[in-house]
Amino acid sequence: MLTLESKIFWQSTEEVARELLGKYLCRESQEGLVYGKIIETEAYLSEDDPACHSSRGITRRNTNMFGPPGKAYIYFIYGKYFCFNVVTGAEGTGEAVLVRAVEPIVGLDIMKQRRGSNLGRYHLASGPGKLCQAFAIDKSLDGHDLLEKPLYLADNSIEDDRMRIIATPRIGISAAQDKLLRFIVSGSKYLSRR
DNA sequence: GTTAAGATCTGCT
DNA sequence: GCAGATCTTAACG
Repeated sequence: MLTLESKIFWQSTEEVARELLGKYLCRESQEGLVYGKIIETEAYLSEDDPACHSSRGITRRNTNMFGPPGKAYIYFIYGKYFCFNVVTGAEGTGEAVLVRAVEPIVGLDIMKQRRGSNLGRYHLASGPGKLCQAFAIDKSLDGHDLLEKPLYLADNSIEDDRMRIIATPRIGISAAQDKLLRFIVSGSKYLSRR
């Protein structure tokens, strides 16, 4: 496992969203190490994208979205859940990639405990709220540098998997539903939806 | 101060 | 497949 190189973040947001597929999300804590493979992402843009939190300017919630790329943007939603984003674009731009689903690889017992019920592996991190529970991601990590412990992105240079990536409309939004900005590893059993 | 909506999930039908 | 939970956030007055 190698920590990602920071240059990965200096591409367009759509490219980063594609690039993150197949990479690893790692979380260290007192309970132990947990990680999994990212298999579903969504891009949120600053131009012509009313579904993006930054579309109406900078607010208390989205401040970190306007910060430098490679940091976390984490927010609370629906009274219960957190969503985890990777900030993209130069400082002041206001773009990000939402990580929607992860294939659990290591630490499944810890994830089950955090999720609070006896769930099978396909349901541990198959959605933005679920993966934040499984990885113990909350507001305290908002703005965290994603090349540093305890929450970081990594690559596995040994692995050679050919994945087919397809683009679909984003999930759960009411604006800009026509844009194909959701990227998934086709055929994965760990997606939030097909 | 008040209100409406939300990048969701779970449980029930 | 669908309704309800749940409460922060942001917009408005």
